[in-house]
Parts: sequence; C-alpha cells; structure tokens
Amino acid sequence: MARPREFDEDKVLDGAMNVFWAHGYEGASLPDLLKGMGLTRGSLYKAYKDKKSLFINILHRYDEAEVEKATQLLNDETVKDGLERIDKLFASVLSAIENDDTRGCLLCSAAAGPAHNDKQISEAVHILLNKMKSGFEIALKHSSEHTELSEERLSQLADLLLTQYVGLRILSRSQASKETLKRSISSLMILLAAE
Amino acid sequence: MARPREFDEDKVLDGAMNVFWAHGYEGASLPDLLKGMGLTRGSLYKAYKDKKSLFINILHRYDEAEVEKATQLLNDETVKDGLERIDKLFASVLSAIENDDTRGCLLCSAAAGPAHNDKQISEAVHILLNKMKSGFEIALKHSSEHTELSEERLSQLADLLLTQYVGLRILSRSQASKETLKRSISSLMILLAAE
DNA sequence: TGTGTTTTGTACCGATTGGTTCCTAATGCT
DNA sequence: AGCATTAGGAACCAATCGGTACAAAACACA
Repeated sequence: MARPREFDEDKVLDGAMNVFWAHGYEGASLPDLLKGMGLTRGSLYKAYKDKKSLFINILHRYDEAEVEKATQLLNDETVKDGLERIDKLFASVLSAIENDDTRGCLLCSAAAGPAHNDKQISEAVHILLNKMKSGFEIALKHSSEHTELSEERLSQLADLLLTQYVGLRILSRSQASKETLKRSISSLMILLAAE
Repeated sequence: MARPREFDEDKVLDGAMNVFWAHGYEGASLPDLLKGMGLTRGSLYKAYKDKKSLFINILHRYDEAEVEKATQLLNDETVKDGLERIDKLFASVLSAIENDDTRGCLLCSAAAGPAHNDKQISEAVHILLNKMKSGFEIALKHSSEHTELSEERLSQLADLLLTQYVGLRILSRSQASKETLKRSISSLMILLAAE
C-alpha cells in the first residue's frame, strides 16, 4: 500500500547494538548510530522514535542475544553440575577480554550509566539483571554442593554472583588486567565449591 | 606579586567533586561544574587547565577523602579481626543507599565510564583500585580465619573483594534495591567466614 | 497510468558542548 | 605612585548535540 522499507531491520538493530555496546548510551552520538546502522536521520526517527526509545529497543535485543546466551549456559541441562555452568559463564567473560574485547557488557554499562537518571532505562535494566539472577539461582539448584540450601540462602548467593558478574564486566571495560579478573574468578569459584 | 585568588580552593574542589560524583565525568557539564564550584569560566580554566585535568585532580581528591577513608577502615588496628573491618566497609556501602545516597562511588563510575577511552584516567583509576585491593589484602592478613593463606591466595581473595566492591557500587547507582545489596553482602561475608 | 501512502534523504533547527579571548580588577613589589 | 603580574568575568567561538520539516522517491493498489 506504500513504499516498503529498504533496510534489513536485523542488521540495522545489530549495528545500533554494537555502537551502544562500544560507546555506551550517552557516548553514542546520532552520527555514530547512523553510520553503524547504515541509515539516515529520517529513517531512524521514523522507525524508532528517538534515541532513548532506540536504546530500550536495543536493550531488549541485547537480552535476546547476549543475556539469553548467558542464562542458557546457566540452564544447560547437558552440564550436570550447576557450578560448572557458572564456571563456564565466568570463563566466557574472561575469554572476551583475552580476545581484546574490552567492551564489557551493554547491560552493566547501562546500569552504571543512564540507569541512574532514567526510570524507564533503570526498569529495563533491572528486569534483565533479575533474569541473570534467576539464571544463577537455577544453576545453584543444580549444584551437587548446594542441594540443601534454603531459598533465602539461594537468593543470597545468586545476588552475590550477580554483583560479581557486574563487577567483572565493569572492570573489563576499565582496562583492568586479565590477571585481576582471573584471580577474582578463581577466588569466587573456590569459595563457592568449598561452601 | 600579583592579585591573589579569591576562592577557597578546598571548597571549590569539594564542589567539583560533588558534581562529578553526582553526574559522572561526561554527565557533568561546564555550567554544572561552575555552579557547583562557585567559579566563572575564566577562573576555572586558569586554575585547572581543562575539564579532564580537573577531573584527574578530583580523582586524587576523592582518593584523599573517600578511598583513604575506606582503606583506613581496612587498616584500623583497633578492630582486631580483619573480617570485621571488611564487614564494616561493606556496611558503609549499604548505609549509603539506606540514606538514599545512590551516587555510588566516583571511582567506580570512572572505571565504568571514561576509563574505557582515556588512558590517563584509566591509569589514575587503577592506581586507586589497587589501593583498595591492598586494603583488602591487609585486612585479610589480620583475619584470624585467614592467617595461613599463601600470598597468591590472598591476592585472589583481595581481587574478589575488589570486584564485589565495584559491583555493589555500580548496582547502588543503578537504583538496585537495598535488599539485593544486603543479600549480596551477607552472602560474601558468610562465604568468607566459612573459608 | 494515476493516486494515495509511506520511506528516505537532506537541509535545517535551537540548544548545548568544551574552550578561548580579552578587558578589567585587584594585588605585591619597588 | 606606578608597574608587573595575576585573577575574575563576560562575550564569544566553532563544533556538536538530539531532533524536526519537508520535498523527493518508491512502492501498492485501483
């Protein structure tokens, strides 16, 4: 009934995600986004309203892509021991920076940045953080060492793991050394196994 | 030999610290800073070169004020048990948000933000993060439960505590619930005591 | 082949960004 | 008193910010 869109929405949104991931919310300028998405201003504002709406859109996309990957790791039934799943997740954080990917985590950067001022962003962020927490809880439930834990204690441990995850990814982005992150992760896994 | 400064440097720098603390580095605009410091542009640029130099200056001030407070807590010989010192530090993080201070930590926000792009800031940040780590190490050395630990293990644990500290303060700033932070801290202290 | 509808691209917008210029005011020293 | 030196303050700067207006282009349908 009218002119169809010329762009591939998946590619365009992936482009936006990469720009936000690399530069953060405030750090990503419109020209940055337009270049990364391969769009012009008219198309962007017609399709995605404004920068903030686009970002919240991208947060959902980051959920479907990255957060989902993480929680699937934590839910992976083919790995019997939940502790091993958690180990794998943290190992993936480590391997990112070993491949010189110091972008950290879009979600964690959003928590550190715009979530402080913007209620909408803060809410979207905490939905995803809670998803991560739930993933940790499920993994803990499948840990042979932690079968007897109360719900309360489980929730505590999951929040610890979440905090640790955020801390690691912020430190990654700050150009902390791999050794620091390695030590932090080893330490956590040892404490957790000994519990 | 010339006209003396009219402003109280301590007050002016405290003003700048508060603005950066509340808004972050990029989020703090020149007008914000000028208002918070009670200066005009001419004075600011004459005295502190530019925004980035001022920020690095303020990072040092944050060191002398806040980081120092934290490490003194961790070094406080009047508290015999090092674990108790660590507990006190994390309790202070908690009490901040219980007083509705969600500014988090200037240092941690700098790690999450400008440290990613700017080498100078990143270096200043990591000096302070290392100072925090050293504080944790010293406290651990004074923990009756951890006297027999190797240097390697000590360093691991200190990095874990550092990561936890960063994670907590980022979550604080993101408007996470007090309960989440409480659970995370409890969990860590239990694991640490059981070690 | 119109005609209506939507996308696209560009020119443009006011506001704000960090930073500079330059004149005046205020001091210490001789 | 006069001079050198520095602080203070306002006007000004180009560049960039996110966002809008609007005309041209491309399609679906009749």
